[in-house]
Formats: sequence, structure tokens, C-alpha cells
Amino acid sequence: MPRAGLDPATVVAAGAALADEVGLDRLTMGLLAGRLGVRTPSLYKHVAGQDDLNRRIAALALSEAADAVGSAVQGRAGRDALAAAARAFRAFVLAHPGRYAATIGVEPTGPDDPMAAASRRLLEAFLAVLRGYRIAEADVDHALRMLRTLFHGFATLQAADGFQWSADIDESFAWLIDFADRGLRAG
Amino acid sequence: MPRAGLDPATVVAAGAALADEVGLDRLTMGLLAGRLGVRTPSLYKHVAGQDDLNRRIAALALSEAADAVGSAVQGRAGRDALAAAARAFRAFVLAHPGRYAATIGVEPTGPDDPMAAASRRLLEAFLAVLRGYRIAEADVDHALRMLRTLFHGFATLQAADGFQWSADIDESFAWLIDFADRGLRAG
DNA sequence: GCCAAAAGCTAATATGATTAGCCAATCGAT
DNA sequence: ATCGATTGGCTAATCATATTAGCTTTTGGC
Repeated sequence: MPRAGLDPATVVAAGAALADEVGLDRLTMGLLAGRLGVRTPSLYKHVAGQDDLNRRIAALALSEAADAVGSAVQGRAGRDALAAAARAFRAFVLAHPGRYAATIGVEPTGPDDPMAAASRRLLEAFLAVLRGYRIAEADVDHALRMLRTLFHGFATLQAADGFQWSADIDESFAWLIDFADRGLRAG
Repeated sequence: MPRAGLDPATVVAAGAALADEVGLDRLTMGLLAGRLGVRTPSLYKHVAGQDDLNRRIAALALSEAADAVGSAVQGRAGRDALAAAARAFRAFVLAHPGRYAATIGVEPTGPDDPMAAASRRLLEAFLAVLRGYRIAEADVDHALRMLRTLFHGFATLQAADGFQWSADIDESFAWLIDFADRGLRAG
């Protein structure tokens, strides 16, 4: 019986991929073990349990989202940066609904939690978008929360298929970006 | 053994209340049965299972949210209506996080699903807010989605404790309402 | 009062997470 | 090269929870 050669990173990556495929709620330890060619209890040598796995998937997702948004914003400013960031974020969530779902309702346990760092990086990327606008010092936090609200709200509603009615979603998304741009400019 | 006198509505109401108390993820059939003074299998005489229960809780939550937002909007227009609706929605989600969580990612099975009707009523209430603004016919759907995105995004992020950093949340919320109001006015 | 339906119950089954404890593969130091 | 400790995998067992089967008692309409 040769070893499978797993480590926490591999397990988490496979878990995230599987969550994207079948949905976070249908990600079971058994299914993940099967995917990795290993028996269920073996997973516990690499992650502490389902909670821990979920937390690690969340950290991975936040980190990847931060990368995606961060690089989308590179070299752009103002409306361009806003649109690029929004698109990057939405694309990430739609491409990886399972791992993004893992981030919802999970809090970092402490400042040394990798999730805290990833979360911070994502916020930095959002903050970079705001630098292209003339925002009063006192309003930056509010604007940051607004951006997060918009991005998170739109992505999760769409991922949950919560927009059933007629109008085209891409159009709505573009409209939303315009809306935010106007608001930030006029703020 | 006298009967407990349950019916689907009672079971669903108790389930929603319990979800609010302990969190939707910790709502188990056993816990609910205990709360109702009955053994677990008895619940299956009133709801078809956990999925069905969740779906019914979601319908209840949407219906209540529609009532709350609908009555908040009554007799108000424009910015007042927007602010009242936003506050009512947020208050509802914060007061009933468990049942609201039940609505996420659940789709009505058909047009006769009670959830569909409740969902429609909530949208009507949001639509009423928009009537106080001068919005081009073609933009109404987009604006509606924007409102839903904002309300849902803010409420869920806050409910999940996703706003950890410094600035005051109520202030951010007020700022967000201003932001939306300006945007809708200038649209 | 009688009877069908409804509402409870106990017991059984299934699935999934987790733990205990065993054993083989690997790795670092000699 | 090899010894010994560590590690990563396994099987078997336990526990929690959902769900189903099938029995029994209440209850509401006649």
C-alpha cells in the first residue's frame, strides 16, 4: 500500500474543488476521501474535521479572491478599476461558488488565523479601487463597506439563482457598476 | 398520552423560532421535536422532512419580511420610503437571522409554491420604494436588483458578523441609504 | 357508541462524522 | 545501509442525526 502523499494543502484544494462541483452542502468527508483515493478517516491526519476543512477552504477562497481582484485593479483607476474589480469578483464567485460559500458566516478565530490575513488582502484590493475616487477620509470605511455589500450581495444572489425575473443579468450588473461609480464620484 | 395538537404551521413557526435562537445550521429535527414536546418521528406527520421544513421556514420568513417592508413603506415616498424599507429589512434580518438564512439558496419549486408568492410580495414592497423616484421604465428591473443586492448584502454581511473593522455600523448603514438615494435620484 | 383518519409512539435502518488503535512506509541520524 | 521514530494510511467501533415501518391511541363525524 503505497502512500497517497497527501498534505493539508492538497486536501483543502481538493475539498474546495469538490465544493465547487457538487455544492458546499454536499461536500462530505467520504466524498472527499474518495476523490483523493483514500479512506475517510485518513483525512483526519491532515485536517481536524469538517469545521476545520471548511475554515481552510474559506481562507483559500478569500486568498484567491484577493489575488483575482488585486490583479484586476492593477494599473487601473476610477471607473475602470471599479468595473474590473467587480467583474473579477463576480467571475470568481461564479466560477467557484462552493469555496466562496465556505466563507459565509465564518469568522477568523484570531489575528494569526490565515483567514484573517486573506480577508485583509481582499479588503486592500477593494480599498485600491477607492483610491481612484475623491473620498473624504471619514467616508472611506463606509464606502468600503458599500463596495463589499454590493459585490457580496450581487454575487451571492446570482450564485443562489436569486434573480429569477426577466431582465438580463449582465445588463443589471453593468448598471450596478455605473450606479456605484456615479455615487462614488458624487459622494 | 394526550395529543400535542401540532399542525404544519405550528411546527414551522417553532422551527423558525428555534433557527433564530440556535442558528439554522444547528436546527435539528430532534431539537425541534424536543421543543414541541414530541418525539422526532412525529414531526414527519406535519412536514415531509428537513428540506420541506427549511423550505416552509423560508416561505414564512419571506412573507414576514414582505409584511415588515411593506408596512414600513406605507405612506412614505422617496428617501423616506427607502430609508424605512432598508431599516425594516435590516431589523427583520437581525431579529430573525435563522429564518432569513433559510431563504438563501432556496428556490420555489413552482409558481404555486407559497415561497414564490411570498417572494413576489417582498419584491412588490421594494418596487413601491422605487415608485418615489423618477426611474426610466427600462431601468426599473436593474434598480430593483440593486436594492435587493444592497439590502441582502448588508444584512447578511452584518448578520454573519462580516464587518469587523472599526467604523460604526449604523453610521455605515445610514451612509449606504444616502448613497442609494443619491444614486436613484440622479439615475 | 362506532369507525376511519390522524397524530403519536417505539424500533429499525441509513448515512455521515469522528475516534481508537493497529501497522507499514518513510525519513533523519548514525 | 539500517535503525528507530514519526507519519500517514487502514479497519473497526462509536455517535449523532435523518428517515421509514409499523403499531396504537385519540378524535371528530355519523
